[in-house]
Amino acid sequence: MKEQNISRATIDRLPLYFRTLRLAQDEGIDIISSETLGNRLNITPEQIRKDLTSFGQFGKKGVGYYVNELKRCIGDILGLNNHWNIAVIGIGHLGEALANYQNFASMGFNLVALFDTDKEIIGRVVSHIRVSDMTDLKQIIEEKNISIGVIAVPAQFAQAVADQLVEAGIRGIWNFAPVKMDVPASVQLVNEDLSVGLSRLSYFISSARDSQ
Amino acid sequence: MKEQNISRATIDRLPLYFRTLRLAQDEGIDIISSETLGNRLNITPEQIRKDLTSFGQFGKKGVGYYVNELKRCIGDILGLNNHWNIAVIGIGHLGEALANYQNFASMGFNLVALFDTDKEIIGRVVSHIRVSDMTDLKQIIEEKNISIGVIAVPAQFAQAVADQLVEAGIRGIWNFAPVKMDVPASVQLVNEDLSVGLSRLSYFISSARDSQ
DNA sequence: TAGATTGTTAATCGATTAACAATC
DNA sequence: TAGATTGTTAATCGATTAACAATC
Repeated sequence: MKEQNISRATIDRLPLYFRTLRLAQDEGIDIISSETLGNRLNITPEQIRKDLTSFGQFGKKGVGYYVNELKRCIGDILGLNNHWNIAVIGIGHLGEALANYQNFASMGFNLVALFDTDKEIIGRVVSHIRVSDMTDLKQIIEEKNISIGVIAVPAQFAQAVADQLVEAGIRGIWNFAPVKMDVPASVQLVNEDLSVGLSRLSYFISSARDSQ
Repeated sequence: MKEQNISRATIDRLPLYFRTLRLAQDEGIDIISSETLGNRLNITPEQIRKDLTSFGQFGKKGVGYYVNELKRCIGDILGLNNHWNIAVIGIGHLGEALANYQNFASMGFNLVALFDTDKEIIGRVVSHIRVSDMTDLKQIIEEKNISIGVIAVPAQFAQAVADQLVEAGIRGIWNFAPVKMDVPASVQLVNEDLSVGLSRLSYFISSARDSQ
């Protein structure tokens, strides 16, 4: 791995390659060309080759890429092979949906804890895991070696939850609350803002009507 | 509105401005500068001004932007003021969470229908709406003038659902299934791929460890 | 008028696309 | 060897940043 100036756009395409390679594995495909991979994703083969060579040489000229090997390499790059332990904080509708999200496991993430502050919710079992009290957050995060916290609480509580996660020594935060959060640079933060995608859709529908 | 070569990055920042302006309204702020707005979002004031001027002149030199007016203008640009009717297809955990997602309404979207194929789920009431049978999709979409379909079904059924939505005359699809979908160019498609954000987080956590 | 802040042009930076040599 | 496909360099395209004139 060279790892120098990798663009975010490249990083964001890697999970798409990873998933497509997994599907190719399931189909019993051993070797895949950048062209075939590109066709399956609507990405140009040049783009794929460029993305991959930022991390090393994974292909065989005149042949293509070995599916198993490339998938393993991309998993290594993305850190999926670390099998991070994750926790979901806020077991409302969204938190419950995330806790039940099957794709986590298929990407190598282990959901190991759920948290809430509501006495009605604490103790419930969701996705085979008992919901814990937020007051036990730090202890459980340390005990279970949890690296990633998923914030699914209402916006007004999100920063406080982030602060507690940071205090508990979390490595990364996946934030679904529509707020700008402040965390130390040592903690990675990814915001998942659902209103952006829906607004983009609204915009394009509106301008499609305009231009007709 | 000039509307020429607006970048997707610009479009994706508009909902952030919109939300921040709404919060500013709630705080009773009448006028806001690009600098203040930028501080609240970690976006440079130059970027904000550049984004806005691709659509027109909304500010007053030496003064700033009128919060109410700018919010209304951005709502117009994004088409939020059209108050699109939307439907969620697939009322599993994720579909239910999306149906209950409060931020829809605050952005002007009206959830008016839910669909599933499972007899156990059809007839249930989620977020004050009765779940309909998929076989009634076309009829209900026409009757209720639904413009946006939210796909929250398992990956293997997503394309078939998209086809039905297209057939029913939908204008836009917000797809949560992790598959590449094919729809006619006249139908807008936005993919919401949760594995991308989580993978990005994993990548940055992994490389943070590497570089320490 | 002086201070503040927008709107806009120019400069820089970064990402994608195209072309092709290397090589399996 | 001929055909196929990668890896890499160069060219293009697009987005962000910087600078500043316009003006409230």
